[in-house]
Amino acid sequence: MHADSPQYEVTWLVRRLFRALAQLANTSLQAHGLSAADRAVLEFLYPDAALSVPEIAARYRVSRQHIQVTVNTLVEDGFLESRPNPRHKRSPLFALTRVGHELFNKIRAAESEMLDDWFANIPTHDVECTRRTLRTMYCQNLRRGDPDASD
Amino acid sequence: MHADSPQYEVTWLVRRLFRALAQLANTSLQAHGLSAADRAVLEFLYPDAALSVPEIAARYRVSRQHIQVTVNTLVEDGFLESRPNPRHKRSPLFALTRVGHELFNKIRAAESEMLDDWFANIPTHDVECTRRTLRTMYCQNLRRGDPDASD
DNA sequence: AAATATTGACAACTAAATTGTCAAAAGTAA
DNA sequence: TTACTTTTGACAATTTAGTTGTCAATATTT
Repeated sequence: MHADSPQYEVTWLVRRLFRALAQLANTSLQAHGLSAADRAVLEFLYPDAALSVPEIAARYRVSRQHIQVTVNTLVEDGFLESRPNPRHKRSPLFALTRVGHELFNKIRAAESEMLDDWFANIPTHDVECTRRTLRTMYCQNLRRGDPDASD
Repeated sequence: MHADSPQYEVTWLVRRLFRALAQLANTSLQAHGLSAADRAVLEFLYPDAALSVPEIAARYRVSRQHIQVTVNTLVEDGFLESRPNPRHKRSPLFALTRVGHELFNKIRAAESEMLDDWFANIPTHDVECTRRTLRTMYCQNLRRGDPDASD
């Protein structure tokens, strides 16, 4: 596997696992007619957050326009509903509807079966440590992330 | 962050980190005119492996045709060279040229500076544990991966 | 030798996301 | 309140990273 440093190998594994994970997730997502972006949006709003389109885009770190389309579709399909935004009259907040909430629960239930498989041979302690490590990496990166991302 | 289970959060973080990592890597990759797939191929061959196109595709778990194009380009650019394949007369093995080897070293050098940043606050022990965990997940998944992937 | 499978090449297509542009509306400052 | 600046939503074109389909040539298997 030629990784001189454990640090390097961690990043390599993140890349490999992402692909594997995506393929796995797609099976259950496609059954519901959802894309990965749809899923990410539901995830950001679950269980009861209310965010505007630009806010979701900033968290997902993708373009505002992309999330706009995704959110519009999810609203049409009845999984999201808009609410007035006290901070901005033209840019409503979006939150899960009851149906959207149920949908995401279903998705997670299906996925958790698969996850059990993946984590079957991994001690709880190691999972905790991995979570802590990845979370630290992620949060540090968030803070470093370009502060002037207007669009 | 609403992750009920640490297992779930690990997968969530893998997804988030992949994107962050890709954006970071792109900076240095674009400087060399390489795509993510180019980089992956170099990575699989580094430091001195010799694999055929179908073999690389199987490891990267993408279509044979996609890797074919990538490898052809890398050969044209002088980063890979073909060698006769003892196991298959029509499907040569590919390996890094000296230039390709140097290129990948350069890429890793640039990336390792960024990695130092990411891992600055993470104890060695935790990195090791994370590596072990992710590697276990990845290897298990490989073994499970569809055995009859003809194309 | 015949049947079967694999490989490389080419083409058309898809999914996920980016970038560019615009007008309308909102926020901000004079 | 009026003028300026920014943000937002909408639409379009493009890019990236890949898939799928097909074909002839060559290999491998029986």
